[in-house]
Amino acid sequence: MKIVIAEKPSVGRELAKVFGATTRKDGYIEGKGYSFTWAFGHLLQLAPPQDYGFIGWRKQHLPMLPAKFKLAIRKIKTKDGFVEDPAVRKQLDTIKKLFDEATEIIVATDAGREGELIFRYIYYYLKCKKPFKRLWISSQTDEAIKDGFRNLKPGTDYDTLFNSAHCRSESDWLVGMNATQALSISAGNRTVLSLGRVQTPTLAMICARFLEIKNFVPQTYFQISIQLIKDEQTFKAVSVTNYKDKSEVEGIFKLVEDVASGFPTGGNITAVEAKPRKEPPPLLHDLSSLQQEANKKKGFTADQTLNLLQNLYESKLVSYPRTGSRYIGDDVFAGIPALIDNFTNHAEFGKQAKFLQTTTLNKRSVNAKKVTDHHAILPTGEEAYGLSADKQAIYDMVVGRMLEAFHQECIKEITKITISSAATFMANGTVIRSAGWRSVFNETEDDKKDEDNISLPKVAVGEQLPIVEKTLLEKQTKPKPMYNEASLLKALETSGKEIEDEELRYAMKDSGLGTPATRASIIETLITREYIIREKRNLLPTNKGLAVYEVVKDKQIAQAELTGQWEKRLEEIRSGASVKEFKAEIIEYTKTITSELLIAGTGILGKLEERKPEKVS
DNA sequence: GCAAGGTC
Repeated sequence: MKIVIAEKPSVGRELAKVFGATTRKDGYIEGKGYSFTWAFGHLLQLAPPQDYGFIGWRKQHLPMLPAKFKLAIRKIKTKDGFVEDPAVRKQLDTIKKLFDEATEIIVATDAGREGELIFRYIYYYLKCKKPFKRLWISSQTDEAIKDGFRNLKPGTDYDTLFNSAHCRSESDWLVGMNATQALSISAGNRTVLSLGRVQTPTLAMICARFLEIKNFVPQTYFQISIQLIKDEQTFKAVSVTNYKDKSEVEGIFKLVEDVASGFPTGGNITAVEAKPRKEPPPLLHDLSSLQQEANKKKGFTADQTLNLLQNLYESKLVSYPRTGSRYIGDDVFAGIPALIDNFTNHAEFGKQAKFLQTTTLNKRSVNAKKVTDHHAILPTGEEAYGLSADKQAIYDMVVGRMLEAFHQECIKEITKITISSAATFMANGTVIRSAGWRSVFNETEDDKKDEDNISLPKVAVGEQLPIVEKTLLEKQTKPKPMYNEASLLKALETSGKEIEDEELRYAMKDSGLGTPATRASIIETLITREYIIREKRNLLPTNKGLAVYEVVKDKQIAQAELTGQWEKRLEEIRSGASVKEFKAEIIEYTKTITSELLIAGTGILGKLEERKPEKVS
């Protein structure tokens, strides 16, 4: 019997289906000489400190450096504390039985670093010695699966990938467990002060933004706004210069030739620029972009969106949700026209689905090279009925985005009119000539103000138009906004660097903080630790969070770059570099951060009250 | 009691 092991049940079932294996057993599917089984993500984790004899949180245990790490069955939290997850225990027993009977083991966990680790931890935990082969595919279509099985690789080809995964795992344990205990112990051991490679830089970003806003000193500046009239249509223009000096702007303001002041000569049109702008459709959704949209449109937290999506996935209504790719391959694209046919009767989008049947589909989201473990989120085409309002909302975002992504460009006409009258003024107008993909949700750009979406009258250079009204505007510079879940998720994708360009940001995703599957839980962890709170839609630090930030802000553990440095080394290990050297460096760093925190933590004893920080005026 | 990673 050949045993195939997948990362999750959905993939195991899919593989069985392609082979025509249909006998459903408890925890696997049998047929055609194969058994298809699966894990549920990581079944095993590195054992906690107490399993190495580090009982209680004590300074003399630090730094904890196990000579050899142990694996333990994944735990779940119950009212009696943490216990082995019985479902995991049972599945491991099933896998063990199958491995014992196996003539051949085929590894079909996801094609990536963690997928490799999920299998290897099971394999070593069960002390299995049989050789194994690796299925390496990035698309789950029948053809891709069959092709993958014809080209199975020797399991040992992925030993270096396992090494890099193993290093990632143990390094996170060493740094996280030791730093957490060191800070908690030195701060009096009254509360858990957790630290980690991902959570601490995330906390640092939230705290730094909060303090930046709190310390922001607004600057006053002035603008002049005028209303002009042409063919009975009035339109607004604003001075190009922001004036800092009040008497200067008042002097200029008087000279603006408006009708009411008795100077009706008005404004001279000095330039008119009108050009079309093409806006390509947005890319399909990955988990993070969908979490951001759901947070903006519905106020859902990242965690809520993930749960709703998981639910839709389990009901077979959407494809795998924890994807970091916003692309599909050509094989999946081949099925898109048929998929769109399923939505021609959709209450909201039916008309656009019908339209797409008549036109060439946009292929911006089609790029097999940018599909990693999983492709972008798509509806499956199964009929959806009786969904809760929240689930329906998420489902519609998936369907709507699919229709947008394959739709036509939106063509706008951008008009800029330059006017001279004591100062230089500019009027901006945008007219949508062809809505294209924007007709799906029928929305204008969400970040831009409505007043920019106005049409301007036809004017020509040299014309003089009456100015019917002028206003002196006193304005203040504004700080950046507080992070909310949407902006934090976006910032995590690029480790806090602000990159507006969608494609460039996408290219940086490998150096982001956390992964699509873990970002929601990072936010929840910071809330559980009472480091941050949700206030309306914003994420604000507590005094406890700020106190921890003060202690660690200049240390490596609070820098997003730490992940980037690790990733570089892990990639070298994957291509064959020595593991020893990296491990030695991590142990050195563990010793350093532990001793630093044992000293620095004593200073925050009095600052841990869990009330909110004072309001920012 | 504690990390980050994956998923029911």
